[in-house]
Amino acid sequence: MTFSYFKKEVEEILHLYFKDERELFLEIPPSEDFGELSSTICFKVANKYGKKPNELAIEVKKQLDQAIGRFNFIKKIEALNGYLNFYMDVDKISKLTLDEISEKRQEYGKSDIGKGKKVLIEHTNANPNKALHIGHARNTCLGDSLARLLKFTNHKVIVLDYADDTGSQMADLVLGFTKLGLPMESQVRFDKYCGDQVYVKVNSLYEKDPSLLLEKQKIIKEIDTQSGEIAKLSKEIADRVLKEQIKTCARLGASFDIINWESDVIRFQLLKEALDTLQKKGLIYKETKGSLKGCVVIKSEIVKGREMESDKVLIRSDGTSTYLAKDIGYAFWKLGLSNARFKYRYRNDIAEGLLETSAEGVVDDFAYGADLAISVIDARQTRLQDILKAVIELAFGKEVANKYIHYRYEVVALSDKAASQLGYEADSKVVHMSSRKGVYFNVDDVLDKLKEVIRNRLVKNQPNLSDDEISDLSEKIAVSALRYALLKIDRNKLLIFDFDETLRIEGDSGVYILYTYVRTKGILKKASLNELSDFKNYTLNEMESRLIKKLSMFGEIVAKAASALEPQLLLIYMRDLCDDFNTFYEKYPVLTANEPAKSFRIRLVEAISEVLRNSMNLLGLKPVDIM
RNA sequence: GGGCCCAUAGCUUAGCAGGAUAGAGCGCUGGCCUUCGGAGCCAGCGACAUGGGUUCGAAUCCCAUUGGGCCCGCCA
Repeated sequence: MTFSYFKKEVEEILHLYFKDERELFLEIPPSEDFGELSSTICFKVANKYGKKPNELAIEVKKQLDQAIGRFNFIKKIEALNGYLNFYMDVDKISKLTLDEISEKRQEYGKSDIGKGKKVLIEHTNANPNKALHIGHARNTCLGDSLARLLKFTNHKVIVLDYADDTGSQMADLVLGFTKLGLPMESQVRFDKYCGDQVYVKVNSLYEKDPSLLLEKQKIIKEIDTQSGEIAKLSKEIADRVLKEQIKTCARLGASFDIINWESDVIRFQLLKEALDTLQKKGLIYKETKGSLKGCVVIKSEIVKGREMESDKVLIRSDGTSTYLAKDIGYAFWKLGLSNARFKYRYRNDIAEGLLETSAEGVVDDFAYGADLAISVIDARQTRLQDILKAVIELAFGKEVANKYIHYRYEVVALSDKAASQLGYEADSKVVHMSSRKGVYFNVDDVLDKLKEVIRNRLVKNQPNLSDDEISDLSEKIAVSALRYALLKIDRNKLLIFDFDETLRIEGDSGVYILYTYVRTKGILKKASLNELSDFKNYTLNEMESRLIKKLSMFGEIVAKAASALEPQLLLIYMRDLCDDFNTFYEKYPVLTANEPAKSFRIRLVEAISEVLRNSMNLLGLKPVDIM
């Protein structure tokens, strides 16, 4: 946080000259040669002052130089080609920074930007008919990292999983277990069994025997009415699969507070409430003619940019509701716009303190009515999400609609090489995963494979460790590698998965981050932290200054990543910090240095270690002490 | 046909509310183990899709073109 002291001073001193300018155009310069902060204000306002930018800069510098003595952390001001460059007194900042870090430790970097804000974060949301694949994992890692960041910045965060226990994919499984007589029990995990074997098998049979599709329709109806043995079986399957999915999330380090079952959106009248509201506002109506006769629809022309599309069906002619309709009811609940409430009960059998919606539960309002509702959903659903948001805006205004965030990300696809590893011969460079066709990588399988590679390395490097220790370490390293790989790529970009390419254990990777952290731990283990000498008069070298500056900015980076909802910003910061530390490590000895350098460097390494650990925790990477 | 997203070295990418020399990793070439852990470091090669526009200044903003992905169902 100490960087902000410097920044405040720079703003203050600049205002001495530019009394009436609100924007100071401060930025972090591309090189240390230009100081720690620079302002381009002279370019912007030169005209107003009737001068050329550089003339103005020189004049400003001259005047501000007279005031510089009153400021603690500004060492020097420079006017260069129109820029005003401000140099931080790193020597003064360094002790403050190190003290703050060693005092706050795992609290270092926290801020209050979220104080009093209730935020719902919904992620994963996989259909409960299969094991999670790496596409879901991107969703889970983004959502979980957001949750960690927002908690750290003092938001009141509630994490949700929205599970569709009614969709047609459930009918496929029920069909497989009843009509086709497939066994419910298997040697492999239930989610994997359902997805890899039952679901794929049933879908392949539809082509050969179309009469099965009629059976499927019957099952869908029965599930939809939520009564009878078929519906009960469907729910049982969904429950068992979801339980396994949540285990996979836990393995990735992600946990939930609430499971909201999609069928309960209807059961607890969330849908009805929303439809009533939309009815009253005249936003929906029942179609009386044409191809949508008998459906309750929303006019496409009310949604900007969607004028050319057909109207959207909310209630089908047979009275059942579409996904969009339920999502509207659900969104109204999230934002506190509904009179209906879910009832909840505990599911401690899945995770301690986890709640699920249930007819046997009780009303609990702790998640109802959020200040911000973030739904992590892939980009293919942008259209529906836009309609949903437009509906909220039409019904309640822009301000309310802005509380609803479709946190979009592009899907994970497979490289042709990865696809061929699954026995799928690709005719293009990119192959989209398909649960139906069995073209996907399960998260647990990928982690296991990665873990094996890491284990082999560990056995070689750490011959003295027990099997349990090796196993524990390789698990942590594997999870960190996967999370890093999934968070590293900009969420607007298609992530092309390739085992060798994506899950590197060398270079720019999660493993590199852990390795760097281990290096800091290695030094600290050998250092005697109690016998440090005074380094008040120590003058930092270039690498040390850089590191101190980086450390002093951590809080700002965290706050920025949280408010921009971009965990990737923190990831890049963390990697940069590792790069700088490794350069420092190769160049300067710590334990064998002379005093006071030695004492200073030990404290510096300790601080780097703390900040790296905090960064890793915020991104769900798992720090280890040896590897 | 309409809409959304993407385009930076051979490959994977960072930088994008305009700002100084476009930063990494993989690969390739050549170095660094008597030195705190070589899953590391150092050096070299190598990039802003194309064409316009706005601006003192454009990888960044705007328009067009090209190429790639996605979406447009009484599926979710």
